[in-house]
Amino acid sequence: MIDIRLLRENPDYFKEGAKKKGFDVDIDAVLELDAKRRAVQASVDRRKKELQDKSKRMKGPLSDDERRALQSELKSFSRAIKDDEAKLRELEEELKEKLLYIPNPPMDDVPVGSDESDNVELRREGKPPEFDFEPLDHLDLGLKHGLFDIERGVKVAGSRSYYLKGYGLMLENALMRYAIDVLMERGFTPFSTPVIVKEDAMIGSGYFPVGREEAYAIEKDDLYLIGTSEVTLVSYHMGEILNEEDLPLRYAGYTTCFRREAGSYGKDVRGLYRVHQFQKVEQVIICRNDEKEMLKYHNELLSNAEYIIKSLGLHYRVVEVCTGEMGLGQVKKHDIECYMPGRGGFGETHSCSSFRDFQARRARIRYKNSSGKNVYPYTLNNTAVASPRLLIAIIESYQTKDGSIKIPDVLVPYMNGLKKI
RNA sequence: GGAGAGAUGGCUGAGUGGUCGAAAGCGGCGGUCUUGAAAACCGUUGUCCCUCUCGCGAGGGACCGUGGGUUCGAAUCCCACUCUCUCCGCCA
Repeated sequence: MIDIRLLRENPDYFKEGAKKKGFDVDIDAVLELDAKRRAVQASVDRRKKELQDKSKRMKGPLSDDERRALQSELKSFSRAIKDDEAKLRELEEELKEKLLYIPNPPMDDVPVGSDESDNVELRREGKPPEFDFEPLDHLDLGLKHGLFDIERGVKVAGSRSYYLKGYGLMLENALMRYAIDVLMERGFTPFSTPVIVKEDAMIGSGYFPVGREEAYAIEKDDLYLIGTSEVTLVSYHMGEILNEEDLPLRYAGYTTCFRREAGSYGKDVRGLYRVHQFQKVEQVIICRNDEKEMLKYHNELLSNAEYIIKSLGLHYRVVEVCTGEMGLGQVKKHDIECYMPGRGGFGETHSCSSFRDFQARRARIRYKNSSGKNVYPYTLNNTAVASPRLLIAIIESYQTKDGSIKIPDVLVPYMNGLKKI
């Protein structure tokens, strides 16, 4: 949610922001609605005061006739105010709904662009694996070692579904547990969270109403499956007033994630790259309302992820995401893409986003600052590890000539000492 | 799933038609006292919106789970919903 006051002061900033991000919204219509709402509110407030003052006379000494006359006068006055109050509520609802669609303008230094091709590669780290044999892709490797079963996944659950089994499951578990340990060491509190949530949590974290199509809905109960634990970690403090001295809050969520992948038919259909259900450890930071701090933590989230990938020995690149590829609320975003030999290129495994106060406003999370004012904190998040996507990069990169898969050193302890599959 | 109880400010908890944004206690903040701290005492302490003002601020409205209703007037009466708790049943 954007700040309506800022919108009033500087509509062009928001118009330009929406344009850069490629969202089509009618800012002027919102401003008009806002002006109307304020006018009606002023009038209602004034007449309510008048009604209250006149109502007080009912208590005083009056003759029966006077009382009856006053009562009927007030009755019609009260009715009229109620009508306008209903109108005011309608306007408020309408305005609130419209505001949910207005994008948070990106930071000024974000590269302007319309799609992936306009993203800017910042750096590459590590080295691509070299093979003196014909490497297999993760599908063949998985089949060979019985790490997963896609065919039966599809039989049971439909397209983009899979079973992980045997060492496939072990490896996923190892990866998750490793990421949690790294983050705990870095001051994050690990969470297992609900994966089925109310609409409020989806709106609060900015995934609804734009993006509604991406979520699985349990209509019977008005509940939704989360696509990331960012939803539940941000909503954790929904409606609360935090203590400034507790900030920044560092949370790590380990959950299953669900995505409908609507609108990506025919895209990445081979293997485990794009699936409806996956495991993820997500990092979330809630910090003070300060852009410098936000950027500092943005880099912290990025470097946590990079540390994990680097220690896994993977080749990757960091990409600054252009305006056209950003979501509604993000003001800055970096993707990390890991090298996947089977794709012959990089595939997105991590996404690091800063929101300023966009999510906090929606989720009504505040804290009292040093001058005693309630302000909205800033929120940020980044993937720590996501499986099976990261599994693809690992098993494809770590395959050896004899057909086995080496376990990355840092995961060996989590595999009970197993060094290769 | 069945039966019952309840939802009030940061927390506990009073309040059953106007003088209630709401007692009291706790907590928080400021002060007195003290070498310092504790204790004690005094004071202070909700959120949102609107209008005016460059600003400090001033004025007004709303908010007692949510939504509706009755009434000149609702925390208080009525209806619906949601949630929480207790007991029973079922269950990983």
